[in-house]
Amino acid sequence: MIQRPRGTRDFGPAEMARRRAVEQAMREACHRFGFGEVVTPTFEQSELFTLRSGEAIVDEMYVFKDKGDREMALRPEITASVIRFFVNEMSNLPKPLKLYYVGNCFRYENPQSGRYREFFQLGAELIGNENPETDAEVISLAVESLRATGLQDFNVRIGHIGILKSLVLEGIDDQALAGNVLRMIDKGDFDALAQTLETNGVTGNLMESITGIAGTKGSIDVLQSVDETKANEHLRELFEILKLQGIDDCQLDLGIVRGLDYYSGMVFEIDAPRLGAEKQVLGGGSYTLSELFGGEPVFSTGFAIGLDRVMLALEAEKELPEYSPIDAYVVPTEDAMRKYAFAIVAKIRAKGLRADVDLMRRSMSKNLKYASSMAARYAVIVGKDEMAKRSVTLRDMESGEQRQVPADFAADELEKALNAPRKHPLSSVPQRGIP
RNA sequence: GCCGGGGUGGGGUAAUGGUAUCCUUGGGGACUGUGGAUCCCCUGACCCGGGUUCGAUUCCCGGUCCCGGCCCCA
Repeated sequence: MIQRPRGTRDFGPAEMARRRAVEQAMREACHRFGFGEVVTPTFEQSELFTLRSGEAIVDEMYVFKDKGDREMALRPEITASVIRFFVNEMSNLPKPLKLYYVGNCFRYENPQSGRYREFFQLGAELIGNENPETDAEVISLAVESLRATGLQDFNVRIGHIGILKSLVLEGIDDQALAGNVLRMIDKGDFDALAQTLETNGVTGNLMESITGIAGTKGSIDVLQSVDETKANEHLRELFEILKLQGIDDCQLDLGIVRGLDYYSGMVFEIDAPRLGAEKQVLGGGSYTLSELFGGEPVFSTGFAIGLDRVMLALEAEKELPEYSPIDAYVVPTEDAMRKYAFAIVAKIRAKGLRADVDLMRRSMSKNLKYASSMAARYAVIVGKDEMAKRSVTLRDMESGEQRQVPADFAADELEKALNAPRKHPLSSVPQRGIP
């Protein structure tokens, strides 16, 4: 037996139906915001990712040399590819440029809850500006994408890298030391940070300022406790725009330190408290990556959603609906009726309904049992008596009610009967049986 | 990379130093148009490798995979 690679998963029909419905809900949110889909390669030159994130990430990537001796890597994320695409071929398009993507990513990590070696992300990048409106648009899309899936329990935290960054760069002349300090803040290692500042003779109350800012959390009002800066004004405007769009429960968190290396302005994270250790479902912020890849400096803001974690969070929140791959199952009562069953199923399928027919040459009772186990909404019974009148029997598998209808109108009748209103994107999602 | 807990048919389980229980699913039959029931039959498992032993699914070691946590999280 060949084992599935560590940290990867197989998805059966029931689970895929759920995943696709969630993905579709997010895609539609992107479309409502005017974002267009892009698809980039699953593998890229390793350099694309090391340029963005540093050489150290090679240890956490699937890297390999291709037959032309080129250093390649399975993508560990998709933002870098999108920006490469932008720099290479889309830099002259009118701004702002609104792009989104969905795809699988790979990281060589130790799997645990909500963490896999192959995982799925949906993300968006808004390229063109760094003003609060841009950030608001992206955060708004992030929140709406999650809401569209039906997820309810999640927290939005928004911060700004610029505040800590400028504080450190102003307080420390030595560039290398400043870089180290930023990395230590990134790691949250304040003990080591205090020690480093002391041994390097950094004067004043820089340490206090840093811990003060990193600990600034709560409503936007707590900004008053921080010295007035351009970043403060930016955040105030951002929160105001979000509020006007009905997004008023965001928390300010200046301690967010997402990859200080390349995020330059606003940063934000969303987590689902019902998940375990890996509860962050989304992360994003504004950055200026394009220069790194040889393009003009252009501001962008983006985010990536962990699709797998959203699925886990949804499962933790509510029961998922039953899965049914078919609307109607056509049952011949005897062998002589089998050929007519095919004619009937073809008509139903032509209507756009999901229909199936007995291929196993089973008895009628076994077929009804099968239809039941598939959670088919209707059985279409094709029998001798019915055919004599050019009709079939529609059996509601839930109620057991039956009625005869002309064979030529069976598909129309089914369509009418099945045309129930859909309340929620997930309520139409079938799931059952097959894992 | 580190720590803890686990691997018995497709799924869920029981017992055991002498190769295995039960449930479920799947296939078939009785059943000759509502049996979606009931009854019967069948397929199908001890994660891999080494060690101890007359004999290992069971005990020991290593590996691997799963679950959870740490680190990390672009």
